[in-house]
Amino acid sequence: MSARQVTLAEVARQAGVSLATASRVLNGSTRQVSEELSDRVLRTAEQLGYVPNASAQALARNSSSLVGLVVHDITDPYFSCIAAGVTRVAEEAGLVVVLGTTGRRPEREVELLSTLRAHRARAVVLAGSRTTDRASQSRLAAEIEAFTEQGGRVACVSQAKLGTDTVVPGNRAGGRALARELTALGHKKFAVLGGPSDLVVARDRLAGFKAGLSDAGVAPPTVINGAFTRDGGYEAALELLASKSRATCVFAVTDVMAMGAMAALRERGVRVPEDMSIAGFDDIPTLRDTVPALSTVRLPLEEMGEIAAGLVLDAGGDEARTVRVAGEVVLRASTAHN
Amino acid sequence: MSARQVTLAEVARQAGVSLATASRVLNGSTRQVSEELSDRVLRTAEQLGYVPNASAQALARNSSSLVGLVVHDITDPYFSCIAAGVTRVAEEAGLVVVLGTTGRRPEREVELLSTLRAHRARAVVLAGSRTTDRASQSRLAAEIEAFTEQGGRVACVSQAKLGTDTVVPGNRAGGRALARELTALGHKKFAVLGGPSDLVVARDRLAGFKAGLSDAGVAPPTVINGAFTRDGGYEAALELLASKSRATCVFAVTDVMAMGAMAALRERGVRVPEDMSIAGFDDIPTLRDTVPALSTVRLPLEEMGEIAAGLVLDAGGDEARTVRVAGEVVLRASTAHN
DNA sequence: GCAGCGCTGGAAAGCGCTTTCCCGCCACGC
DNA sequence: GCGTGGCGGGAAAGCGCTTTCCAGCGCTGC
Repeated sequence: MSARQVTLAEVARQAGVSLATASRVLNGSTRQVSEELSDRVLRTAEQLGYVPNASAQALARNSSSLVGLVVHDITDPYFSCIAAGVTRVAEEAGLVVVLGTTGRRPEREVELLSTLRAHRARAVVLAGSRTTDRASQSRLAAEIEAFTEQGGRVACVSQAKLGTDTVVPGNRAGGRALARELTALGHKKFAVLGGPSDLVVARDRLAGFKAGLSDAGVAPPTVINGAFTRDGGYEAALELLASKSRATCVFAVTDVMAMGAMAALRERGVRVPEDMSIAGFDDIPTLRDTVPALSTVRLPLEEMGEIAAGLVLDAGGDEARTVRVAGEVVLRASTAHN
Repeated sequence: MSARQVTLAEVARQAGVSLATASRVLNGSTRQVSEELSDRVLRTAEQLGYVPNASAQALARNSSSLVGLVVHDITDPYFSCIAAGVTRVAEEAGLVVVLGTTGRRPEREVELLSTLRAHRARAVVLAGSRTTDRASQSRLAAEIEAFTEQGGRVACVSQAKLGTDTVVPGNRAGGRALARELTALGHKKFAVLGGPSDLVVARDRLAGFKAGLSDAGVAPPTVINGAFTRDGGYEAALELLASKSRATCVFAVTDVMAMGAMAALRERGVRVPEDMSIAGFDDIPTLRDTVPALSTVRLPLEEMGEIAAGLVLDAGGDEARTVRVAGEVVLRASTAHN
């Protein structure tokens, strides 16, 4: 194995042209090359199975074709949808996506960004949700600064305040709209399964939801915090049941948590929606197949990934751009009149 | 923006040592460096925020820290679970994962492999299932050959015959075991929602299932082919219903297809499992939350990803290794006695 | 008829690292 | 006292590309 690698020099030699000419032919520089030489180079390259060494190109050009994508957990449908959008756009642009997963550890996010900087990634999409923890926020900000100083672009999904391009879903507005629709169904007593209290996304959705309840003159909800995962939702729902709350409707701040909550309710013999209505947020694709179908606030997840990738790939000015995407309330079978 | 990048030379100069020494300190070569110089270099590097240029390193060392991961569709839980396993192992090894999605197009797989070769990726995990199409098979084989010749390693998940390391799930055995268990429930008439007829995974599972039925002396199933997706399962199930088949039990060759099929049954008022039993294959995590819970053949998906990454990362001999992982039949609420 | 220009091709200087090779230094053993 | 060997340090030669700069050549315009 390990036949000598085919280099540009090899191609040039066999085609009987200089290195410069071969390079010009094979990468579409601005300079013209006569058709004869061009043909010869192309043919030899083809024949030798030449593939340019991306590292060498990156080094010589001082820019790579890598785009970073940082998520908490790729098995979470929320992230995998965004990932699908990002990869689609990146691949269309001839770029290569580097996937990093943080496992929800903020310091891992910083590490990944640093690795991406080492690789001189052209851009990064940060899809993980931010916390309000000052220390990790500032480390992240510093790393982002270093990354952009070095010429890379950064976009965040769902969390601004970092001076980067951002795609912000209408978390607050979505929560509020959902609350209105649910109160319109006649519910008077609500519970919210919130994520960790320091997660910005969770806070925003909760805040919006509270505002919506208040709009409708309904008492504030019982709030139970739990992990931002399916199991977190499950635990939180159990806790809710144990608390003897009189809520007739539960809002889980993400669909994934709502799925866990439904499982808990089911196990405890609480019927949805007869005994308890429940709604989530995001509209992940798997929702199509739950029974009863889950009411939620729909976010165009793949599109959000595409937008983020789009932002980060076209140069843009120095201004940090913000694209807002609205959530749309979708009431399904899991919420009923009270 | 764009402050001059910090290079090794810069660090060396400020620390008052040679390039060679700085390099030796900052990358753990075999050579020793006195503690004094070493400290000085480390400190300056830290202070300047030095991050090595990965492209330059890759070029100089002639090997990169990239690991490729090729899947059909990252939003499919089957793939995202495998991806989670692969990324975990790769990140632990200090490597970086490049994610490529094919959208189920074989030629895209070849393109991606070629790109990965250009980046001198150290290894690639091919998770997409193979087809039996000779032409695309041989193009893929050629590309794999080129990749390995160049020093990279390749592992496939779930499909051998390419001369690479492979993780093979017990598709046939799993199908067979499932058939036995289902016949034991008293079913006599079966239908199978198979994937595209040229997909090896689908064929194996089907073949195993047929063998199992035959073991039990039960007539061969009605087979309906459809796309290897949720919607494919949905369509296939509709077709099955339209066909007036007398089957009392359906086996969908993947869970994702089974989910689609259940949706179709639900819409048509066919109760599961009272009117029709249904089983899938894979045991994707979302199954936990379907109602009724889906019977299936469990595959340790994340672990398969980990194993594949493990194979591809430790050198190993020239022998193509094969790791078999067994499927375990899990009967849940979606299958009942007949 | 000749300066000047536009155009194509090649030589060569990097890009930021790693690593080989060499040099000087300090035990150490005879 | 001097050859040996080991060891820490630096100079420099690449790694495979891109790109600048220069040379040559055929034209145009006066």
